[in-house]
Amino acid sequence: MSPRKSAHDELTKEAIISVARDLFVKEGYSAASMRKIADTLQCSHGAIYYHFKNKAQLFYEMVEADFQKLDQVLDSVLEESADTNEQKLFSIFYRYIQFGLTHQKHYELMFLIRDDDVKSYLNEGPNKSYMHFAQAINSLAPRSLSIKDIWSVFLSLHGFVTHYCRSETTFEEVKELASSHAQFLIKAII
Amino acid sequence: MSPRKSAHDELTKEAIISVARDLFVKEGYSAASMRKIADTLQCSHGAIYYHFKNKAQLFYEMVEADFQKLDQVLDSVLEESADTNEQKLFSIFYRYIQFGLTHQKHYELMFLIRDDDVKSYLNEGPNKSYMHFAQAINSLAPRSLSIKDIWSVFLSLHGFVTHYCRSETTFEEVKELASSHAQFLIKAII
DNA sequence: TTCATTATTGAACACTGGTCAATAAAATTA
DNA sequence: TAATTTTATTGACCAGTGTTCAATAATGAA
Repeated sequence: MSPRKSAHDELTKEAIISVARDLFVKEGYSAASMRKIADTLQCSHGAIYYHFKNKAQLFYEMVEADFQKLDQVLDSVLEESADTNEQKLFSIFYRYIQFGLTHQKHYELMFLIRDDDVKSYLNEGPNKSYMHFAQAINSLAPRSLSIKDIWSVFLSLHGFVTHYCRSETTFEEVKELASSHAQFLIKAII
Repeated sequence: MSPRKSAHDELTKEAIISVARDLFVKEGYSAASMRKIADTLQCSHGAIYYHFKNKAQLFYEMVEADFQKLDQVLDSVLEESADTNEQKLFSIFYRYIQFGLTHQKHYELMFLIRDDDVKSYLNEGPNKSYMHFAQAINSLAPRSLSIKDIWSVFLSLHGFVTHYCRSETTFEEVKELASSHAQFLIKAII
């Protein structure tokens, strides 16, 4: 009826993203419909399209900021100066998995989603994160590692996270397995 | 108009699955609609529901057959009696990756799908295939492996396939990397 | 021939993502 | 202040989705 809301309750990207994040995490990408998001925001679903080109871009903008936390996790491990290099290596592997499984929806979007609409938005993100990871591994390894070995380590961690993302298992449920997987990978590089 | 087809062109589960597989592989799970499948079969979309409870179950019955092909690949490696155990181990790893990357859509459908409806049906298929895999690894490993180690090997292979599935890389393009990944995993278990 | 059974149809339902003319609030200009 | 432009919102609309089901015709059995 009223084609525009009064100033104090106009929509903002932040408000949309905040509601969308809750719904995406609660219901997944496809089940969280634009109409449900709009209902929660008490606006029409058309209004969201004024702020975001489409659903994929809304999802992407939501996740982009959160994903920078992975870099922060890696940095914080490197700064734990009390640990030995092998402890740090273990920590990086372990906490990479922890990150992936406690931010499953984000991880899925960055690394797993096949939706063509969404994929066109994703390119630099994962690559940048990997470079950071590779750098850290290389500086901590006890012997000189080939690029291929580091890549194998990454893919092996990725496989762990991917598998448990698919079945929506929490990190808590598999932390022992995560620990032994990290240990398994250390065996391969020392 | 005609509520039932004459005998010689009645629908069969096999005919539906065959058409559905093509479409699932070509367009993915969600884009391959029941109506498109029905159009290709030249029947109404309602008719499919006489043979399958719903789309997810049609998908599941299709994928179950695919898993058996993976089992056959593993079996054929075990029967290559000229090879040493380590060569067989390498072959299993390498050909697992080869299978995944030369049947990317199948692999994706088998292991990566996130649709909730489908997931409730997918449990035994992958599990049975994994048991087969684990058995083979265990019998070939030079030292006694823990269940967790075998699981780590599997997840590490899965990570490789998953990654290159997402970017639609062919096996040919990464066969050297596949080889070194397989070698990397052997290092971890011997 | 009669009568169940069986397989198929297509309309209907409740959804989905996305578009767009109409419109009113807000910001800008005269 | 008044007129005008810009901006944000609405909701009808479109083409599509999975699923259900009464109606119905081909089939097979009695």
